[in-house]
Amino acid sequence: MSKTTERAVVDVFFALGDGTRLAVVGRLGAGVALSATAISDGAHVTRQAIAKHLRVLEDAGLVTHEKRGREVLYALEARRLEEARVFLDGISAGWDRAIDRL
Amino acid sequence: MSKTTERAVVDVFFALGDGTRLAVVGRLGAGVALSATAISDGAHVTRQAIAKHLRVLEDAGLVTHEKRGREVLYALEARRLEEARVFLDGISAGWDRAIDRL
DNA sequence: GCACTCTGCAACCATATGGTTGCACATGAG
DNA sequence: CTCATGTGCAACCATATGGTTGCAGAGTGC
Repeated sequence: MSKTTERAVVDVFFALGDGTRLAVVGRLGAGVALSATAISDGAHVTRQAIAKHLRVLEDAGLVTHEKRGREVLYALEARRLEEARVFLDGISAGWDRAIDRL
Repeated sequence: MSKTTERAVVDVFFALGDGTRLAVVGRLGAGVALSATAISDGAHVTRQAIAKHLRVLEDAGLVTHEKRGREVLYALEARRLEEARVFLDGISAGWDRAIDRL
C-alpha cells in the first residue's frame, strides 16, 4: 500500500509543480466545471497545451472530466488535494506516519 | 506578493514531485541532519544525483545546509512544507483565499 | 444540409530534467 | 606527512516535458 500511495502522492505533487497547471487548478478551484477551450481563453498558452495539462492533472487524480454535449467539462477533485495536504502535514511528524495517515 | 508567493509554491510542489526527492525529504523528515553521502548510502542513485536533488530542494526552500567540518549537513525546513500545506488547504475554498492565507 | 465550434490525434521542436562518469580540491584521521 | 573521505564542478547523455502547428472528426445551431 505504502508504495502505491507514495507514487500517487508524487504524481499529485508533480502535477502541481507547474505554473500553468497550478493556474488551471486555481480556475477550477472556483467550483465551476470548465472546458479546455474555456480555460485556454485568457491563458497565455494554446488550447492543446491546456488539454495536455488537463490530462496530467487527470492522471494524477486531481481532475475529472465529463462529456457535456460536444464539449468536455473538467472539474476539480478535492479528495486528492486533501490527500496531499495530509501527507505534507505528516512529514514533519515523521515519514512513516505520513504514509500511514493516508 | 501573490505572484512571488505563487512561484514559491510552484517550486515547492515541483521539488516534491519527484520520487527520489520525496524520499530524501522523507529521510530528513526524521529530524536528523544528513550529508549527501549519507543520504546516497542505501539510495539507488549516485551521490551526485542526490547532491543535485538537494540543490533543488534547497532552492525551493525545503532544505538548509550547514558546513560541519569537511562534510555538509542538510536539514529539513518545515516552514515551507507548512506553507504548501496551507496553500492546498485553501484551494478547495477558492483560489484567492489560498493565496491570501500565506 | 451547411457552417461553426469544440475536441482529439499526430508530428514536430527546443529545452529541461535526472542521471552518469571523471577529476580536482578540501579536510579530517593515522 | 600521507592517505582516505567528502565535496564540488564540469562534461556528457538519454529521455521527459511543455509547447507549437496542422488537420480530421464529432455535435450544435440555423
